[in-house]
Amino acid sequence: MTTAIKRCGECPIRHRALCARCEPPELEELDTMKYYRSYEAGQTVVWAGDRMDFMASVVSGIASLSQTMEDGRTQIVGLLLPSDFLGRPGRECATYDVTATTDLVMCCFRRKPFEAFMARTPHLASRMLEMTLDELDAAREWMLLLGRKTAREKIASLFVIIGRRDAALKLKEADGEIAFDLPLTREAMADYLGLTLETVSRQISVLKREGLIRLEGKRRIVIPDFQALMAETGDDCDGGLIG
Amino acid sequence: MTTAIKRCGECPIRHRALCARCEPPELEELDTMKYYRSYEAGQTVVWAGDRMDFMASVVSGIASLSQTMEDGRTQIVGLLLPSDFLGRPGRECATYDVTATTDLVMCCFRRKPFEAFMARTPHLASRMLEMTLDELDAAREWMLLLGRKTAREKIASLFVIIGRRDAALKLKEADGEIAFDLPLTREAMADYLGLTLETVSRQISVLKREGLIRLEGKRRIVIPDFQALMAETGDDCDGGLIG
DNA sequence: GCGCGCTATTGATCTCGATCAAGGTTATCG
DNA sequence: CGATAACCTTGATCGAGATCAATAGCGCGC
Repeated sequence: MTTAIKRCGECPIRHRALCARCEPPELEELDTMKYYRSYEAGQTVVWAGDRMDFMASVVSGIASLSQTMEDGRTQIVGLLLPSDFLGRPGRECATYDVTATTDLVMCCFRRKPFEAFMARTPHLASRMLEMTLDELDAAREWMLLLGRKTAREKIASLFVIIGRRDAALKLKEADGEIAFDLPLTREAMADYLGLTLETVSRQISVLKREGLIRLEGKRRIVIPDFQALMAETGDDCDGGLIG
Repeated sequence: MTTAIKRCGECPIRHRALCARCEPPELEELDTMKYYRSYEAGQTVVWAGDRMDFMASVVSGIASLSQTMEDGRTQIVGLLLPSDFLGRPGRECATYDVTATTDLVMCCFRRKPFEAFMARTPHLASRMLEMTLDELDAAREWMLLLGRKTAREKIASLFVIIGRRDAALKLKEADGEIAFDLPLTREAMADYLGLTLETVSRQISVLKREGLIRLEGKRRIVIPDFQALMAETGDDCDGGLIG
């Protein structure tokens, strides 16, 4: 049992999610197809349509999945945070542009062996299903944001989601002061929220002026009253904090 | 082999997708947990948060998944067409409001036995993963539409997607004339596209005036030149028609 | 220190889609 | 057939966010 944890400790945090339920002999097999890749902030991991001979799990940093129209309009359709998975079984080509938003380390698995391994490891297959369903829920939550929320609500929602994830990792109470470094430029935020970077900047200024957030430098966000910010997202928030 | 097809023929079209790869003895087991439910257009199948003791596959008709904010703003986050699946393994409560958009028949499976069956039927589990990944791709395509497309592009995209699916089912060539009955009211289209119903109506009128579509009655859409309409979606469309 | 490139802020103006409002069409049912 | 209700269309106006433009801060190499 400690064996399992120790092995997977090479891929910190929740990459463990991928293999925590596997037995040691299976883990050894996973190790044979595993290697690491690093990217600098701004580098492209793959372009949509490129052949992708690996699947990967994010170890540290953030990657974004995006789609761009011919005239340059782009929409970020997903962020990959540590422990998130990239690549789809049975598909050889990337569906989206994948870009390192911050410096990024990924734990990669060669496609063929990984797929074969998955086919005979039910734990892993069901874990993949679970992760995919979570991503689907996240995408649908984002559809509500993109289709129906105001610019102000979009910014508040983004900060609440990042702040919540951050607080969860640090096991902090959610009603104290929460602070985090924004891992996105104004432009990336705009592309994620379906806004322009000017609107993002303006709405951040508004929230700051109203005391709902503070800025420390350009990138660090402090949320003095998490509940108050949540009230600006337009979401029902009677439920639990981690949803 | 004919046995399999015959059995699953009870659930027409691609519900077969769910069990086509299963062996006859397994299919018999599936049958023991199977029953049908019908809903009239407009009826609610479940509300978000309700306990849901079944999973289901759409046999005929269309269901919509939607989220509504306190002030009434609504976003449809997915349509379930025949063969699509409703319900998530391991989750007892509905995440979204599910509404019958047209008259609807679903093939339901009691949750517990179905989950147990899935756990020991790798075919089914991997089929579920595949379907979920497809839904995720569809959701992400929709995120681009919601975040970055104009009203005109949104309408054109909707018609192209419905027309394409329809043409695929009928095995028709995609460059002839395509016609289909719109299964959605203007309001439902608006909620799906992140618009108001007035804007939907106006943009349909514009496309009609320009000869890109024709209306037969209020609900039947005829696309005389599919390629021309596709050019209005803003999408890259050099690739294959079915993507 | 200075210039350069990148990122962010702020202002002025415009535009697309929302909103408010008034009819029109179609189906159903007595 | 006429009444009612649901759905759709069209017009007038408004406003949130886009667009265009100028300026400001910041890090980095020389």
